[in-house]
This record gives sequence, C-alpha cells and structure tokens, in this order.
Amino acid sequence: MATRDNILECARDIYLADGLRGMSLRAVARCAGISAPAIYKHFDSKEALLLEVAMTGHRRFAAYLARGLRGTTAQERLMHTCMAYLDFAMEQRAFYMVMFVAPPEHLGFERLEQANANEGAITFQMLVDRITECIGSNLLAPGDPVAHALTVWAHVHGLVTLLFRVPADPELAMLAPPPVRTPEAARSFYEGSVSALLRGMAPVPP
Amino acid sequence: MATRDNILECARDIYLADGLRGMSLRAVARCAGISAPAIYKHFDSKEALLLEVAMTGHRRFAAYLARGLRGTTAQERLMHTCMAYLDFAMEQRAFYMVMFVAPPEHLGFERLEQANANEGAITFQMLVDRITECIGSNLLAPGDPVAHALTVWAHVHGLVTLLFRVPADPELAMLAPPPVRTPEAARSFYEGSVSALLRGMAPVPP
DNA sequence: TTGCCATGGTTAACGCTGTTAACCTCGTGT
DNA sequence: ACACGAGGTTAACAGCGTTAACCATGGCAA
Repeated sequence: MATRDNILECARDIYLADGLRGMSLRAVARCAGISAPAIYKHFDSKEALLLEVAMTGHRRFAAYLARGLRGTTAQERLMHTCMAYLDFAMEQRAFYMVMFVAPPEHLGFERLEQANANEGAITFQMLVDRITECIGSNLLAPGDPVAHALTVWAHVHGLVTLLFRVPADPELAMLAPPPVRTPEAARSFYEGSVSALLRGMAPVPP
Repeated sequence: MATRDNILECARDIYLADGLRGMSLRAVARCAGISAPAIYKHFDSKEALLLEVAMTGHRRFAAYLARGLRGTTAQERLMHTCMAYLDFAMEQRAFYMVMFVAPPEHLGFERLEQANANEGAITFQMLVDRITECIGSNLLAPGDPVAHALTVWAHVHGLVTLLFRVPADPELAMLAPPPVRTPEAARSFYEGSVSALLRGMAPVPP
C-alpha cells in the first residue's frame, strides 16, 4: 500500500498547489511515477481520490476545532471554537473549499458530498456541544441547541466565504471594504460579527 | 445578433436544466442548431457565455431585492430585503450558484468572478441602503453601514448555503435537522436566525 | 518444482471537453 | 465588378476520465 499512499500524497500536494483544475489523474500519475490507469488499481475514480484528500482536511479541521476546548467559561470556549473555524478556513483554504464550498451540482461528485456531510456532522457536534454549554450557563437563550448551532455555523461559514473574496494580493485588497481589507482587520471584523450574533441569541432579560 | 441571443437562451436553458456539467459548448451548439466553433463568432470563450448567463441572474436578483422597498418601517424594509434574498436563492437556485457559490479557484473563471464582484457590489448597495435607514431610525447600532451590511450579507449567504444542503427530496430531507426539514420550517428558521442577528446588532440601551 | 493466480503495473483506445485553423459562402459597400 | 467582413462549416489538437487488453512478478498449493 506504499504506492497508494504515494498517489494520495501527490494528489494532495497537487490539489493544494494548483487547485482542483490542476489535479488531473495524469498529473497525479506523473508525480507518482506511474501511468494514469494504474491509479485505478488503488482508487475507484477521481472522485474517490478527491474524497480521501477531503478526509485529510476533515481530520485537520477537527484538530482546529478542538482548540475550542481550551477556554474556561462556556462563552470563551464557544468563541474560541468560532475563531478556530476562521483560522482553519484561512490557513487551510484549499481544504475548506473541497469540504464546504465545492458545489456538488457543478461537479457531480455525489459521494464526496455524502462524505462531507458525514464528516461535517461529526465536527458540527463539537459546535453543538459548545452551544449546549452556553445554554446551560444561561449565556444563550434556551432552545434547541442544534438550531442555535445551525445559525452560528451559517454565520461563520458566510463570513468565511465573504473573506475568501478579498484578494490575497495586498495591492488588490485595497479595493475591498475597510473592515476586511487586511487580515488583521478581517479577523477583528469576524470576531465582532460573531459577537453581535451571540448577543442577539442571548436570553432576553426578564 | 439573433443567433447570439439564441445561443444565450440555449445556454441558459441547458444550464438551468442540467447544471454547469451539462452545459458543454457542443450541447449548446446542438440546441442552437449550429456547430460548436460557430459559438466563438459571438462569444470569446465558454466563460464569456457563462458570464452572460450569470448577468441574467444578477438582473433577476436585483428585481427580487427591490421587494425590500415595499415595507413601511425601516426594520420591515430590511427584513423584507433579507427574505427576498432567501426567495431568490430558493427559486433561482442555479443562478445563485453561478453568482455566489461557484468557486473560481476550482473552475478558473476569473472574468466571471470579476463580473460577479461588480454586479454584486451594485445589489450589495441595496442592502447597505436598508441598513443605513435602520441606523438612522436607531434600530441598529450606529457605525459603518458597510460593515453592518457585510455582517448581514454573510449571515444570509451562510444560511442559504446551509439550506442548499438539505435534499430536495422530502424522503431524504427527513434526515436533516428539524429546523430545516421542510421549506416552511426552513423559512421560519431563516427568519428567526436573521432576527436574532439584527437583535444583536441593535443599539445597546443606555 | 511446477502450475496457478492475484497484484500491480503497462499501452492503446474511446468518447468527451474547450479551442484553433483553415476554408467557404454569402450580403454589402465601394 | 470586386473586395471584404460576418458568420457559418469541417478537421483537428491537446487534454480529460475511464476502460480494455495485456503482461510481469511474487506467493502459495499440489
């Protein structure tokens, strides 16, 4: 299974370097020093290969989210989880793309979608746990923790895709609105935005 | 320019019916009753064709957002705008995908990305206007309306992509979390979620 | 030891893709 | 009458994912 791992590593490297467009089976095979059809001895299809690349991303993602456990108060832990989400997206952008953005209807990768849903459900639970803690501590309004988690997830995901749109080139980034112009500004904008949401989800004072 | 329009219409129809994957130049040409290379007499590339399809979407999008002007109070108008955003996403899903989801780094459509940014900036202004009204009416905390609008846009976009993940098939949708299981539930979840955010963005009582 | 057979590789090929080159055929303006 | 451009055509190219057919090698059973 050494060549299988080799293929996988090549696929991951090429994907991270050149994106999905650059990750052709022939390119992967060339990198791995074999012919393209040989890949089929180890993977069913290109989608299966991409799926395993995504799995690496899911594992890293879980490691990032685990940072959320560091805080002391429930609110801190939730906030840390949200910031870890941002860090993962920014530092592992290509992984984030294939896990949460790649539109299945455009690519037709149904098994990838399925796997992302399954893996996503696991890490989503980590968010639900933080939310549940906050409800228990009366920091968030009582109610379905899953519903609350969906709201928070949607918010952070939306923020991330928004931040993805600001160009990496600082020259071009000057055209973006000030709150997201620099990475530091973006980070504090993100934090403020999440805080506002959580404020709105807090219990109403009696 | 009749054939040009014909090509465009075919491209739009095929894209809406079969998605990006089905929209090959040869398929479009077949529908338009010409040969594939003839398309290049009217469009630079496939991307240029897709870009014009997206432009149709942007025009429809603007029409949806204009519904936000109907309300009487500023809060109502903002909320209507947000609901119109949801309606557009759900009713014109394929357009939404090519405008706001299609990941440029996966497809390499840089001009499409550029055009989406330009057109998006125009419609984004409609949201900024509603936000500015709300700040003026002391319904939202004073501050940069653009920053507020970015937060709201990210939130609704995140919610929409979340809702896109629940299967259209009611059978399969039963596996989704209850708050998004049915279109009606999803709609009220969306509304509640947006309300929570706006609550969190309200001015702090003195 | 011999024969068998799975493992993991090869090359050739198919049908598809976006795109280009070369060519042709009109309708129009000079 | 002639040139020319607009708008078609077919042939072709390189690349794609994938399949078919074939072949070497190593391990194992008779």
